[in-house]
Amino acid sequence: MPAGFTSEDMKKLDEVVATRRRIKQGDMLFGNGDAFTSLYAIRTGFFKTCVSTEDGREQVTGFQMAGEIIGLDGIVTDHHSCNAVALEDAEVCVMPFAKVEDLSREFPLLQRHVHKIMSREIVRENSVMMLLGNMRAEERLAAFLLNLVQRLHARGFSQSELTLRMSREEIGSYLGMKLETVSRAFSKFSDEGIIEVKQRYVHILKPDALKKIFNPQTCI
Amino acid sequence: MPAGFTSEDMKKLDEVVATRRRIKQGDMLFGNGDAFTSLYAIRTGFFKTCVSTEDGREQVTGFQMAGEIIGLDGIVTDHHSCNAVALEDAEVCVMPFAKVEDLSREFPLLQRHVHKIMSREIVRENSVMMLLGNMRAEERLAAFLLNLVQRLHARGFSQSELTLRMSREEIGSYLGMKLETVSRAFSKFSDEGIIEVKQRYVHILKPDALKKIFNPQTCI
DNA sequence: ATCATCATTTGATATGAATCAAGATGTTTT
DNA sequence: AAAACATCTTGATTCATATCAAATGATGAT
Repeated sequence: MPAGFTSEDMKKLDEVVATRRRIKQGDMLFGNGDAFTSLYAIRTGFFKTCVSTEDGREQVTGFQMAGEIIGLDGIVTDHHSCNAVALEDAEVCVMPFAKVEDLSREFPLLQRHVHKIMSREIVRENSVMMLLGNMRAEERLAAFLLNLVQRLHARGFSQSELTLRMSREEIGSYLGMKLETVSRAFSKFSDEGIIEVKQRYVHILKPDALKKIFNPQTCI
Repeated sequence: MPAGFTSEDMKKLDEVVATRRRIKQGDMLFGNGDAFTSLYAIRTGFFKTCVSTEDGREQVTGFQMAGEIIGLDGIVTDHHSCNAVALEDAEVCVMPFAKVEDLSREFPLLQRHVHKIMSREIVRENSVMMLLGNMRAEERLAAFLLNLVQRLHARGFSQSELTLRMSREEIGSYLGMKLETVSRAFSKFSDEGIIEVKQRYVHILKPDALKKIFNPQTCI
């Protein structure tokens, strides 16, 4: 939440995030077809969002961590069009969207904030399209790992070590490749001494080498 | 614009779309890095939006037609992160975003409308991710054609005939495949009598066959 | 009208990732 | 602790699409 509010403002704003909800690992926060009522701000834990076709194919559309907002997909039709599943025990703030809209009209800073969150999601999805449309398996995985540590680092975690919350299959679904291909790319990076992998633990030894794989141009 | 406004309201709302701008075929409405000031409502013409990497790879992120809004990518950083190029001579309404926000606070219906537009774009990109991550070349092209005619039909055009505004290469970029593969998929559909193609003119002879390719389950 | 340029189609071949399959490692249950 | 199950790794093979190449068809310029 941005700065620039009086304590009286804050009291009103706090109201919108008054309700909390705990979600156990593997449980759904909301699912495709559910009525949309609220946005959710992740307080703790880790989520994936995914869409699926009638014939059962699933596409992970994102991984979300503390501080990020999920549920924006529900606004347009008043129903969610994806599933949000907790990849570890989680807690979210339930933000009734009607309240968010009411307060947005009262507080321009909040209004701007909401717009930026939605725009950020659009821009993120644009870059995932670039990933899926133009890049090869190893480039995708490099980009994925760099993005994850960067976000974790912004939250005070290490910029070189991380524990993946998702399976190889979920990574593959997000990156448009099969789990075997994900595994092979991990092994290749490991063989080359770029990372150290032990199941879901990953240690990035040569971040620049990863960046070079992701984008050969920027690191000549 | 949704209904439910008095004529006095409408006068205020008209103000936001007072400015128009013409863009010639091939010209950019806005480009990556440009300062963000406005959203654009397409009045006439046809656009593509695309992102590109430093090493020159380009990904078309969408094709937009009359009645659709472009520029949402610029909100989050105050700078655009993609290029919007006119694929035919076009005219847009320039909607200064500051004005949109001001009026959104005054008119809840407008506020809701803006939120829905952004949410719709997020949901659209989710389904493009599904396309790119999970589907094969012919499924992608079938989905693309069905989506295009459906949008054109909603605007009063034929639901079976269309003239593509984009090249095979641009279609390929959007769908994550090479122009030769796009061409072969067109030829295959044509050989099977599903469509008739002559350069950029496409006549859909068997829409159900296309739907079946796109999603084998729904049309048993 | 002719030439030059660009877009599209089609064929032959190469290649990256999928698929199939088995084994290894790790986790949970009994 | 052993058994059952899920996840991950690795190898062999197949397949869809990319790449390379050439011909055809459209479009614009002189």
